[in-house]
Amino acid sequence: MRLLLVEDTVALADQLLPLLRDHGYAVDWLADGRDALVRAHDDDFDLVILDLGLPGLDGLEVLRRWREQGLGMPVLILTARDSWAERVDGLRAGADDYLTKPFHPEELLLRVQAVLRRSHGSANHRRLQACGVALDEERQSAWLDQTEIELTGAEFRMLRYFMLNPRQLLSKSALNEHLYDGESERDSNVVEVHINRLRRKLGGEVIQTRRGQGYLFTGRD
Amino acid sequence: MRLLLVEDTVALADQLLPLLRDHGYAVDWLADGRDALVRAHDDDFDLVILDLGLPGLDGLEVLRRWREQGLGMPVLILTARDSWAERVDGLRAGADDYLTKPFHPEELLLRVQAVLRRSHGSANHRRLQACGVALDEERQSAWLDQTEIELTGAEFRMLRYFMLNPRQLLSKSALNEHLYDGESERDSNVVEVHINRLRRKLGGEVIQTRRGQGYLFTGRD
DNA sequence: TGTGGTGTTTAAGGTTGCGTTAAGGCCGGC
DNA sequence: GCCGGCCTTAACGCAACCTTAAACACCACA
Repeated sequence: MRLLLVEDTVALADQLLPLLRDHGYAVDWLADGRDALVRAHDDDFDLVILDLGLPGLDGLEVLRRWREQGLGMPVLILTARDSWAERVDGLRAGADDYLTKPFHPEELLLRVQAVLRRSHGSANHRRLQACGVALDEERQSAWLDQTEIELTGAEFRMLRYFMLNPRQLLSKSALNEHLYDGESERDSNVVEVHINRLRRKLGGEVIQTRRGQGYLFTGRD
Repeated sequence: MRLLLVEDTVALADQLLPLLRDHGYAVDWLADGRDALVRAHDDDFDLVILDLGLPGLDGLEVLRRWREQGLGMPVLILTARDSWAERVDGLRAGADDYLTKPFHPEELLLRVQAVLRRSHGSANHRRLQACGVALDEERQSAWLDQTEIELTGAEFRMLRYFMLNPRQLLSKSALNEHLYDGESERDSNVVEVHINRLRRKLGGEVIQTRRGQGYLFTGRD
C-alpha cells in the first residue's frame, strides 16, 4: 500500500512517517506543493495525505489540479485552521476526508484506513465504475452496458456518492449531508425523490433500501 | 447501545440526536452540567458525549467528578474552542476522545463507533468480530462464514450489544436498559421476540438462555 | 422585464414492512 | 403436577418509504 505524505512541518512528518511505516504502509514524503503536483503523476499512490498550508503551491490548488488532470486517488487533507468553509472547499475540490490539526497520530491512522477501505476498487479512474454501472464524470451521465443514460445534476451527485461507496449502507441524513452543504432542511424528502428518479432511469434494483437504516448501491449484481 | 448527549446548544442537539438514533443508538439528552452529573449515576450509559462549555457546571468539572466517583464509562468531549490545552486537560481528566466544533456529524459517528470498539477491548476495525460471527457496522449486517445476513434495526442493535459483551451474562432488564431509552415500557417481551429472530437468522446456538438469569452470546464455538 | 424551458423541491396521499403486543404452547424446577 | 419463565407465531399500528403532481427556482433569450 503506497502513500504520499505532503507536509512541510518537519516535526510532524517525523512523527507521522514512522507511525505509518510501522503499520505497513510504504510512505513517500514531500514538503513542497509543486513537487507534489508532479510526483503524483509519476507514481500510482493508493492515498495522499495533503497539508493545505504549503510553500510553493497551496494544497487546495494542488488537489484541484490533480482532479482536473484526471488523477482520482483518494486524498486526505490536513488543515491547521478550524474553518468550516475550508473543509467544504476541500471536499468540493475532491478530497475524500479531512483532519484538523492538531490531532492524535492514531487518529490519522483511523482515517487512512477508512479512506482506503472506502476507495477500494473505485476511486482510481475518471470514469467511476461500480457494480456493473459506469459513471462519466465529465458528461455527468451513467452507462449501463453500452447505453448512455443522461443524468441531471442532482441525480449525478447522488449516484456518484453511491458509487464511491458501493455496497455500503448510507443513511438518509448522510446523503443529505453530502449532497447539500450544511444548512439543509430536516423534514424534506428530496433524497427519496431523487432515489426514485435514479431507480426509474437505472432500474429499480440498483439501489436497495433498508428501512429505518438507509440505502445501499448494489448495481446489477 | 445507550448514549448520553450533554449539550446545551439546542440546534446542535437537534442535529445530532436523529443522526445517532438513525444509526441505532438509544440517546438521552441533557443540557445542564449539574443534571448530567447526577444522571450518570442513575443509568448505565455505554458512552457519554460531553460538551465542555455548559451552563450550571462546566463539562470538564463534570467529567472530573465522575471519575472521582468511580464512574468509568467512555466519554467523548466536544469543545467549541480550538485550544490545545483544553483538549489535553480533557484527556487528562479522563476523556477517551475529543472533537472540535464545528464538525461533520458523520465524524461524530466515526468517533463514537471507534471509542465504543476501543472501550470494549477489540481492535479498531470497522468489522466487529466475536465468537465466529462478524458484524459490519456500516452495512448493519452480520456475516456467518462468507454469507451476509441482513438485519433489521432492532436486530442489529441487539446483536451489537451482545457482540460487544461476548460470553457474558446479560439479564433481560439489562438488555432492555441498553436498547431502549428512558421513557420505555418494562413489562413486555420485546427482548424475547428479537432474540428469537436473531436465533432464526444466525442459528439457535448463538445465544444461550440461562433460565431466570439472562442470556449470553457464545456464537459458534 | 417577461416568457418558456429545464431541473429541483415541496406537498400530499398511498403503500409497505418493522417493531411491538398479545395469546397460546412448551419446558424446567420445585 | 403446577407454576413461572421462556419460546413461537400471528396480527396490528404506525412510522418510514414511495409515487406523483404541482409549485418553485433558475437560466436563456427575447
